[in-house]
Amino acid sequence: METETATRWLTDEEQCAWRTHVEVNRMLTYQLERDLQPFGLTMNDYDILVHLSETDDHRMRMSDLATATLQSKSRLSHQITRMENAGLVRRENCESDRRGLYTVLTEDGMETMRKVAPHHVASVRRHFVDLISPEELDALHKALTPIAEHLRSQRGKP
Amino acid sequence: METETATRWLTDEEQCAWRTHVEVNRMLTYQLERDLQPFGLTMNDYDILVHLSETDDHRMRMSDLATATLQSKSRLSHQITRMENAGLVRRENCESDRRGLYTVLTEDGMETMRKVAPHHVASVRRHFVDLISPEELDALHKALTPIAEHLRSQRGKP
DNA sequence: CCACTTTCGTTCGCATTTCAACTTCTTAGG
DNA sequence: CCTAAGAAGTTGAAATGCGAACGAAAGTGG
Repeated sequence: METETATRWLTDEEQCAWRTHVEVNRMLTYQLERDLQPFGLTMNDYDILVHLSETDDHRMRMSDLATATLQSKSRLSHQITRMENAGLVRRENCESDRRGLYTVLTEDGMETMRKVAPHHVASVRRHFVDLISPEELDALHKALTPIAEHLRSQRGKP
Repeated sequence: METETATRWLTDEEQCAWRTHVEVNRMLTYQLERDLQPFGLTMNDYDILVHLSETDDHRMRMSDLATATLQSKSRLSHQITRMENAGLVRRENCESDRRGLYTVLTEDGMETMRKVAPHHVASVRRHFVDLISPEELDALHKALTPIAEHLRSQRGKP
């Protein structure tokens, strides 16, 4: 009885596309991180600031923030401690659920966002958005959407 | 005198595409890493094995490997030490440049590759390649190519 | 009201990554 | 030849990251 199925290796085109994708991701991460360094922020810091600044009251529950930023609770906890020490955010108790905590953006954190955001956007443009046509960007988006959906549905499965 | 140029924020389409791209990268990395775990390998391990197995003599200079895998020398050095302890690779002196070292794939390492590669390819297919049409994949590739070129040219600049 | 299970967030132990020396060897200039 | 500059790798300590175990607080079913 045949249990082994012949491996469907990637075709040249597939392999090439795949490798480019991986390569772009790594180099892009590297560059964006690099461009944020002068401001003393990492992408992780920045991402958290963005999420917080986009809520009405500039606060988010730890769990939600962990989910939104795709990191473990443990990692987020450490991360928030660091950002708290840096004065960017502070923790605040949640009245309705006394197990819970809010991460709240401080005025300093908001100020940092206002200062850094333009540079980050410029960085994203310089290394990504402005390098391709709107049509290509759209094609990229369309291609990635089903993948994003699939991956979201996979999160935290066996 | 005006030194500030008004920030060109991302349009909705740009922002959406950008965020999807970032999100896909993070989730994809997570999934691939996850799928490799049962074999006791990380993506980093695997990537190194791939590079080595693709050279004729299954060996590469540390520096070249560091460049190829986009990591610092220090990181690679630690990484290779771990892989050496796991029996996947070994270090070998370089005769032409006595500062230099080769990382050489062991038979064990090669065997591991043969065993793991099919699963990894399946993983790449399941979470990426097979989720979109060849046309979309091609569009993706075409869109990413200029970005990859730009980023390569930026590596290690001021 | 009382167990039982689940959720929230932190902490601990351990692995990985970074950063800044440091050693050894090569190369270039005089 | 000799010295200074640079390149190849390593090292150790500090920062960061992850999974498991944990305590506290909610929710749930009898």
